[in-house]
Amino acid sequence: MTHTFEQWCGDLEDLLARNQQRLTPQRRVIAEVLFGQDGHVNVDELHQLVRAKDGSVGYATVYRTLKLLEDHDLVHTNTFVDGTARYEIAAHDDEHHDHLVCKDCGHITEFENHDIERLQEEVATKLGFELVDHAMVLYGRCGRDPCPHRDARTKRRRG
Amino acid sequence: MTHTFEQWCGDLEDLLARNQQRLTPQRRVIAEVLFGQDGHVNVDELHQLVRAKDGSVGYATVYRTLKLLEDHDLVHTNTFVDGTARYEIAAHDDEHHDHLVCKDCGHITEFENHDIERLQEEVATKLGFELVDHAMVLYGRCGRDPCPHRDARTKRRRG
DNA sequence: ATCCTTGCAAATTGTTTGCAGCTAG
DNA sequence: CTAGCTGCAAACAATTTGCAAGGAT
Repeated sequence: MTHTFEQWCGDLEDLLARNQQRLTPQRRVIAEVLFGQDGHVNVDELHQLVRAKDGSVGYATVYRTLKLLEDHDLVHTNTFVDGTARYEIAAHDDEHHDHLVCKDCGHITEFENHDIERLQEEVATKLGFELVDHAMVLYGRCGRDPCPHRDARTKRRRG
Repeated sequence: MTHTFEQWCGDLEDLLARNQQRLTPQRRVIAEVLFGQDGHVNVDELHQLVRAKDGSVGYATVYRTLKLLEDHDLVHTNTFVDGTARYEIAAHDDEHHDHLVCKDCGHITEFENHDIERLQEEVATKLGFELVDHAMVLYGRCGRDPCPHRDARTKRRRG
């Protein structure tokens, strides 16, 4: 990755300041946990991790902070399989990844594919749209028994 | 499309019979409305349309029937933008389409792209998975003002 | 002082479930 | 009769919101 948490946090602070908003301790902790995570945490998990660092942070604040970060495009929301949203720090540069979810164990693998992205652009253009975003999730099965991802926690391949 | 509603309904009836289940009037009406729709209705809309034909059908029955149809792969669920699920009759043959949602008005355009699908297979294979399903939604803006899709109801290009 | 922010609890929303009555075989 | 099926209302789960108190500028 190209940013350290401190760099990223500074950017966030500036961004907030520009809107008369503040980087409160709570927001900082939430961002920190999110940044440290491999991504794909849901609110419950996030809240628990946050409370481990600061026991006073409320559920609502987690939600509000996530929304705040999302509004500033610093966090990306994904709703994979169950109805519950999962969050990850948005790509810092222009990189973008998509997800493959294991139907057997729910393990999430990330991947990049520029050919697909190019075709998506092409499709949108052909239909008269400017592509502004996309969501793509592949669902697969590894076919091995036991599933090698079982009990594996989401691991993020970075840098 | 390759099936008329009656054909499709016959298949459904057989399918249900095989599981000691019945094609009740309520289920028939729900299926009929769904079949006649251009797709992408949410439960609320569907329920209203159904009640126009049979005022006694309850909300729960709509949900239960949708789940039933989905379990039999006759209906496909999509959760586009808001948290609410939208439903459409599943592809009758091997055709499959994806969606492009207009960020301005929510209008849903369908498209097919076999190149993308091939690449998705490729990605999954390369990662050691058998691709069993995928969800892909493109979000776009047409850039024209007023948005030509505004107030347009979802239109499905069929046969 | 002003206004952003917070934690809590209550409210909302989308969906599921328990149950008594109904219906088809 | 014995299932499956229905409508209703209550239950649930995820998320949002109102509000009084706290904190920064």
